[in-house]
Amino acid sequence: MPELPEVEAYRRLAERAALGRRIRAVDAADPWFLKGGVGASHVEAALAGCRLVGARRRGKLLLLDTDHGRTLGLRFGMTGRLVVDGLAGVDRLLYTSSRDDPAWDRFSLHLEGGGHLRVSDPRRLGGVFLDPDEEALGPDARAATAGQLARALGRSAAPLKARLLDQAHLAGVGNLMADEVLWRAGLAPTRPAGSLAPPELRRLHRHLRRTVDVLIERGGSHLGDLTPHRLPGGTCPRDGTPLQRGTVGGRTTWWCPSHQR
DNA sequence: ATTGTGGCCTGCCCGC
DNA sequence: TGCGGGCAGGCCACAA
Repeated sequence: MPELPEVEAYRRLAERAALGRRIRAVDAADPWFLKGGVGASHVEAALAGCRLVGARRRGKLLLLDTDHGRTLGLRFGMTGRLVVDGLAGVDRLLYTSSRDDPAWDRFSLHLEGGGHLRVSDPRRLGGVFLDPDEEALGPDARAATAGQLARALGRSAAPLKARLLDQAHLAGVGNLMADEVLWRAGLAPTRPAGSLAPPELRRLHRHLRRTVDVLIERGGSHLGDLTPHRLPGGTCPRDGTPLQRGTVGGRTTWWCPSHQR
């Protein structure tokens, strides 16, 4: 599903294929997809005629800047894809169809030259924002320093995994990546977030950075070393211990009870 | 503020 | 072969 690695792939696609082009028209085909109380006509008026001049990302939020100063924010939920001129940002998403049904197009920009930038989202869990509040998100998980990670965890009594998933404190980590990072770092997802000793915090920071980079390179949040084993009967690929399954932070969680402490 | 829960969305998969 | 129930999780509203 679209976590940080997928959205980074979308960002690179937008940068490569859409930057510098002018928006001829806007098709907000699904009004429900527009968030923040803006209507289709407002979005069209704000974007039509603008040139795309920047493709940024904060966490799972893709930010497309225009030369008129307005910024388009795209969120992909768990099944959203970015497609530019028929080219998809990623080949495959877990938990969703690999088909590209036109009925799933929720929002699109008609670009000069005849192509389109569009969001295809079967489950409609994503959304479109105009000038989104970027500061409502915590620091990006790829760029966060050790100090920022420590501040994101704070003295919280919430489970470590819940805090990593909280986009207001740290932006970009989703369910699969949280399990992967904690598995690599050898930390139990149920640990109180504020209970990490300094060496554990450094370890978590190191593995967070490394995991994000690896998954971006592999091209998806589901391409971790733990992911293939997150199923009934799965065992830890490091030590062979049967994996534990539970709900942590409201999400299905798999971890190794032996080496994750 | 913090923490937890339920609901939204809908394609897909499994068991009958 | 078709059908219905459960499942997936990012995000938000809401409660305590």
